[in-house]
Amino acid sequence: MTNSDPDSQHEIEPRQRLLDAATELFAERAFKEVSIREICEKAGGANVASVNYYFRDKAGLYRELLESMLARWEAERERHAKLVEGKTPEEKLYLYVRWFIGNILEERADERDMLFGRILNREMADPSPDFILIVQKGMVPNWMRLMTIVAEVAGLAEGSQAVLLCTHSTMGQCLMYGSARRLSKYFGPPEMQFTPEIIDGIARQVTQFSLAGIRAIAQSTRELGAAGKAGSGCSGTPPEE
Amino acid sequence: MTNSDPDSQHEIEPRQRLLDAATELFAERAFKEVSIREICEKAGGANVASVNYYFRDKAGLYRELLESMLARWEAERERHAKLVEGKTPEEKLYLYVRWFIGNILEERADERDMLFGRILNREMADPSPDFILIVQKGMVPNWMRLMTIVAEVAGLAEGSQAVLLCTHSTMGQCLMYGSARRLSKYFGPPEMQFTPEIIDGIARQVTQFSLAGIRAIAQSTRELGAAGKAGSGCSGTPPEE
DNA sequence: GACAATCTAAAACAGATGTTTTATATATAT
DNA sequence: ATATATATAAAACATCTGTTTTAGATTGTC
Repeated sequence: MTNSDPDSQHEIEPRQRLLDAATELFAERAFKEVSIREICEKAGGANVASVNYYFRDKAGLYRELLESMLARWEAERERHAKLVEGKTPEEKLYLYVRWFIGNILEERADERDMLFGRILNREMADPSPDFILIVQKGMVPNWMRLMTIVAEVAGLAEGSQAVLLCTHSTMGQCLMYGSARRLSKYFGPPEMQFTPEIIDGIARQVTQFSLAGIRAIAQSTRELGAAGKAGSGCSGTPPEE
Repeated sequence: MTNSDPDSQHEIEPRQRLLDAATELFAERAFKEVSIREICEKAGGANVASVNYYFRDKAGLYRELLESMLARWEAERERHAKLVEGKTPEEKLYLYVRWFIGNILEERADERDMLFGRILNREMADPSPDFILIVQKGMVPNWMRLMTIVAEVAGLAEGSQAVLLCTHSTMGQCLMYGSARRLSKYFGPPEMQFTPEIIDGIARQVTQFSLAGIRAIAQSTRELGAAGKAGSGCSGTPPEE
């Protein structure tokens, strides 16, 4: 901590520099796609052996990076959950969707801390050996939070099949727009920008779409539930309305 | 074509054997993750140099495999489009969703031709150098077909922003359940089976959810359209209902 | 100042990958 | 039958990967 240089740019601990460089790279590309040499170069020309020195091996670096990232995300998730308390279920749904999509899409050039959404999204596409960790500490709690909100909107029990499927459908839309960033260079206009306003619009669309979807499923579930059948199979009626 | 051996298993042209083996492997793992040596071994112990002999290089093999696959899929897409003609928009939506999800999830042990859905889904997660080809000849026409159906359901013009976004939302759900296969080994019960009945249920759920979503968006779009504002930004109202 | 622990640097290593070369069969045509 | 094109096989090659080794520098402490 004897770091008081004016031009401190180059004076941060190399260990941290490696972690920072790796975080940015792993947010864009999969574990296997990023080489140690590339990380070291991005970390200001560190030696290739330094990763092994500080983190034992490449997997150790990734693991440590993941764990601090997951911890920070847990805090951020709880912060946002608190922030949403007391709102109506509909508002909660919008705020959740906006928050989640924002975590994947939003450009935060300055905050390197805020890349967990990207890493999570990328891991969904192309899982690393540590994917189980990410599922347990990252995806599942996140999914549960959405499920709670969906259950509120639907007015159904949190564990019910209908709520589970509605959660999947809502999450699916979020992840779809999440992938849009990775894929935008192939699809749409080149250099597409995801400004906060664009993301607002996407979140509103997804929310409105999902609200209607959830209510429709909830209603038909209640109608079916009024008869004898419990939630064994899949809810939903064939296409004839 | 002098191939009339009784035990023909081993007597197919090695070129085709390589294509077949590669197809199965690339349906599960990305281009970079599958090695030439692995393909050759699966193709009944072909020589490692045979890929370069027949296809110039690994990329050539993949390319050829992709092109025949895309051609077959185009045929299959048109077949299904014909099959759906004359149905109601709601039925069309269900049949499309069922068809598309089925192409990704369904187990077709015998038909190696029918793996394009998997390859497409995998490419979405982890694009190869030929991804642009897949987008143009595979994804876009497929997306357009869904968009046409969504426009019918919504009763809106095919090019409108609302229809575009609803198409994304519907497609997002399909792709989400598509990923479920790749990710099921981490998430749910081990060795989860996607039987036709399960897929039916998923497709019904997605259809019902999307129908309600599309109608909600369509209605609020029409209401907004009744005022002066044309479809510039994003449709959808803030969460207060 | 000397010693030890810590850190950095360069090179070497082992494994895997795609590709090329070389050699040798096998068929086909003249 | 001989020559030419085609097909197979094994080995060698070049490159990239993560890792280890070896040596050298830096730092802190007695």
